[in-house]
Amino acid sequence: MPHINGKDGVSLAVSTSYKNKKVIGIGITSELTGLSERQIRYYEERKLIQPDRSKGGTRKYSFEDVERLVDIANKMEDGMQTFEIRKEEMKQSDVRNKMLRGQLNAAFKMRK
Amino acid sequence: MPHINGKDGVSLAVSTSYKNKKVIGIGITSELTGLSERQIRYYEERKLIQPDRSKGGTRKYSFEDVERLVDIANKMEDGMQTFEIRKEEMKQSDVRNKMLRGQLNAAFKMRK
DNA sequence: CGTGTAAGGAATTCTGACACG
DNA sequence: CGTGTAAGGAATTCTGACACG
Repeated sequence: MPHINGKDGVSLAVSTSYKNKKVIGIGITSELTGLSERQIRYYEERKLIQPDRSKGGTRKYSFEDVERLVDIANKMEDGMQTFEIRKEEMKQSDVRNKMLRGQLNAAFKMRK
Repeated sequence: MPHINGKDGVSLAVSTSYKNKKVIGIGITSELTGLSERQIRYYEERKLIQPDRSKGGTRKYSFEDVERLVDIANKMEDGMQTFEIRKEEMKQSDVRNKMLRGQLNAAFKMRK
């Protein structure tokens, strides 16, 4: 089970459904997103996505990754640059983590 | 959008979420199910599952297929033979279709 | 019947580079 | 900066067959 560890020592189990399983090859991912394999690999190089790797080294994406890629594609169309998208994505997950941590702290305090 | 067509002329849209998308290669499917690729291909030969094919001919499975394979694996362990499993699976989907058709008819009649 | 395996070939994917702009 | 492409190689998958039982 994957966990997010807060610096306060509190850990949070994250749901790992079909959506988050990295099982899709780059070919299918390309079909699903409409992006070329070249584009997908480049966005990885620019740290916008992080697929898993098989033992042999082939990339594996999740449906969540596919969604993120479509989102990235839209932002690219809007003239946004990869580093801007990266910042935005990181900001998003940062917000999400803070929200989760906040709720956790709140719940924890209530138990005392 | 995929549809099921009843002989009564009524058609039913089927939800096509992540679970039903055939996007997983046989290697990952093997890992997810614990079955060998040989076993998976054999169960296909015996009509227990029907993966999609890429243009090049490689098999693509859905998470639903993965679940079905695990189910098949359990039945095989119980000494069931492939033709028995096939019958059971067909009976299941038959029941499911009848239930759906029944509900559809009921809903349709209420509108008159 | 169900499954392992070696065999030869085709499809898929990988990396690093050159190109254009 | 973002993306296409040709290049050479490695990883993945395919089929038909032989084997065992």
